Parts: sequence; C-alpha cells; structure tokens
Amino acid sequence: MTINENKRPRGRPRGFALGAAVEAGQHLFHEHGYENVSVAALTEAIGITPPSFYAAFGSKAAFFKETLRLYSATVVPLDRFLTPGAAPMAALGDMLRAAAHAYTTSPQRRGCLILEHAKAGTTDWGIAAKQIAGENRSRVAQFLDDAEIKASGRVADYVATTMLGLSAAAREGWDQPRLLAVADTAAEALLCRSALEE
Amino acid sequence: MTINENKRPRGRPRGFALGAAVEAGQHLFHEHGYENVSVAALTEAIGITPPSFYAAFGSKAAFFKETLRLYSATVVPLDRFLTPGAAPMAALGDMLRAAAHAYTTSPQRRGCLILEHAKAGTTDWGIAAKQIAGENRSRVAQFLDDAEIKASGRVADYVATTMLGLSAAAREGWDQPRLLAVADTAAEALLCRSALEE
DNA sequence: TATTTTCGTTAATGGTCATTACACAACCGC
DNA sequence: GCGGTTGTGTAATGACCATTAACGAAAATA
Repeated sequence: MTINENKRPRGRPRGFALGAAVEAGQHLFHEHGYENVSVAALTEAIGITPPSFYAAFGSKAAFFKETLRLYSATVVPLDRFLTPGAAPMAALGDMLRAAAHAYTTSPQRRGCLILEHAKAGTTDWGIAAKQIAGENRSRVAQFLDDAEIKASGRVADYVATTMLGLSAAAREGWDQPRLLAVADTAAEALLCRSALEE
Repeated sequence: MTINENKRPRGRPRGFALGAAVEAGQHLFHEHGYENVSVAALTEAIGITPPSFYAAFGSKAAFFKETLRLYSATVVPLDRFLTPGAAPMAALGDMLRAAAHAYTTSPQRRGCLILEHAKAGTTDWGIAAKQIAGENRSRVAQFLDDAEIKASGRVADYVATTMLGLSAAAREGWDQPRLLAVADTAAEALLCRSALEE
C-alpha cells in the first residue's frame, strides 16, 4: 500500500490518477523494456510533464518498481494454482499453461514483465525484479514441500526455467498455440516424472 | 568468409588484428549486452580509436553481427550432437546438458550470446540474432524429421524453449550444478515422452 | 478575501552516446 | 626519392537522456 489515493491533503489536488499512470507505465515498460522507455515517453503517455512525474514518483526506477508491484498483484496470481489440496504436478501444469496463455494474449506486452527484467545486472530496478522472481520460485518450492514431493527444489527449478523459456519465446514472437503446445509438453513431463518416482 | 586477413592491400597496413578485435567485442557483448557496450568501451578493449573501428567494421551493429558469426561458429556446435545415427532423444538430452555447461563456464559471459539478443524488437542486430536462433531451431526439427520422430516441430519447440530458459537462468546467476540438474530433468522428460509414444 | 500548500509548465543542466571532419602517418608501386 | 592509397589520432557534432530551478496557477483552509 505504497500508493494512497484516498487522503485529502491541503493544497491543490493532483491533476491525474496515480493508478492509471502506473498502469500506462506498466504497459510501456512491458512492451519496450525499462531501458527503452524514456521519461518523456512515460509523461506523454500519462498526459503530464516531467516535473509532475518526479513530484509524484521520485524517479524513473521508483516508478518502475510501482509498475512491478501492480503487475505481480494482477497478472498470474500464483495462489490461484498453488492451492494446498490440489494434485501437485497437475497444478504446476495448469500454471504453465496459464503462463503460456498470459504471455501471448496481448500482441504488444509479450512475455513476463518481471522475468524479462530479472537479468539486468546490478541496477536497483533489475534487483527488484529478481527479488520478486525469487519469491515466486520459493512459493512453488514451498508448495511442493507441503505436498511431500521428493526433490522439491529440483522440480521448482525446472518449472522456473520453463517459465523463463516461455517468456523468452513469447518475446521472440511465437504465437499462442505454439507456446501452449510447449507448456503442454512440459506439463506432461511433470506427470510422467511423478509417475516414474512411485 | 566476410573477413579476409591474408590479402595485401595497397595502403598503410592495419595496426591491429581483426580476429582478436571481434573476439574481444564478442566477450564484451556477451557480458553486458549490446546496448550496454559503448563504442568507446569496444575501442578501448581492442586498443584502437573510434575512426579505426568505423573504418574496419562500418558500424557498431555490423561489428556485432560479426561477433555473432564468430560465436555461432565456435560455441555449441550443433552438428556435434545432431549426428544422423544417434538415438534422437538421447542426443537432444546431451545437447541440453552441453548447453547448461557452456552457459555457466565463464562467470562473466553467462547464457547464450545469440538467444539473449534474439528478443530485441525490430533493431537490425536483434533481427540478425533472431535469424540465427531460427536456423538452429530448424536444424533440430530437421534432425528429428530425419529420425522419423512424430511431432518433430513440437519437440523442437520444447527443446528450444528449454534452451531459452537455461540461458535466462544462467544470466540470473544460477550455478552450474543447478542448471545441469534442470537440463537432466528436461532430458529425462524427453526419454519419458518417447517411451510413452511407442 | 487572504494565506497556504501543492500542482503544472517552460526551459534549462550535465551527461552519455554513435558517428565523423580533418590532418597526419605508414605503406605500396614506380 | 614520389604520388597514390589507406589507416590512425584528436577533437568535434548533434542527438537523446534523466533530472531539476524557477515561476505562475489552482485549490483548500481560515
């Protein structure tokens, strides 16, 4: 809850909606990548000028972290798939298929905003993305541990790598059926593996 | 054979070796990415000044394509694994393991130079990387077709996505055992799948 | 209405970038 | 030696970038 819109400060009220601004920025960052989106492009998309932008968000990097928060809260909610009761491998397969679907629904904004920014070396915005990606990976491992799956870390790494691959393939322009077929193949592999281990 | 070093042109001879320059540039591009390597950094690493660079290579993008050619010719030679006689799925598994190994051998230069540059939208250097990646993918599909594997395209896409994921995970900093375990898991999945289809 | 507080706009600041005139230096055939 | 040809170094060019003073405008409280 870093953005608070329901207060009533004393001076002149802001002339634009914070939420809509973050959403517009999220779309731009997702389509072109952090480094290829200039502050001028952001302010033009929002409909304001640079000083308003800096007064509201502090910096381009801070604004980007805001868009990361919005993205991880709205797109691909992991908890929808990692419900404690479900069959573990089937749940992971559904998650992969959902990712393949989400990564290709918008012709712009392909792939995963978080994963595609989790490689930038030591920039603070890259670290922020890397941290969210790591948290989600831990959640998958914890889910597998709770389901008493052997080698939970290994399976979690396999799923994480597959999602990285799906995101990268989506950014390369693969269409939705193609990506869904890959997700299906990986999902079958998970079931096949769990069958062998029993 | 775009670079010819054994001629004897008329004017003043070049004061540096083209091959060494391309190799130095390949290392820089691999470590930091095309956009994060300035011409100043390139010329300093080579030991020359910008005019010499432009006289020899024409532009930063053209020089990058040269490094791509060198990379695809030296690292990960596909034909070593896609030999017509071998067991197809085992060969693909070996290829994945070799990729996991190659992507993590140098602490700098993680991942695949080609795959990591095959996402940039419509820049000419991104298109060049995308084209090489596509050619290699076609070679895998052809290999599977020749081995009379059902759904060769689907399997080739799965392998390509896995390599994309391995490259991205390597860039995120995963260590070699972790990446090799993922490659093993994917390799087992390929064998498991082919066993089911019979 | 007077005061306060915050907003928005214009226009700059300092930085980095890829690329290139220009002048000089080194090699060829003669 | 000499003219033609080509590489190299110094120093600039123009473009774009993130960020910020300075100032006028608008709204809320009193």
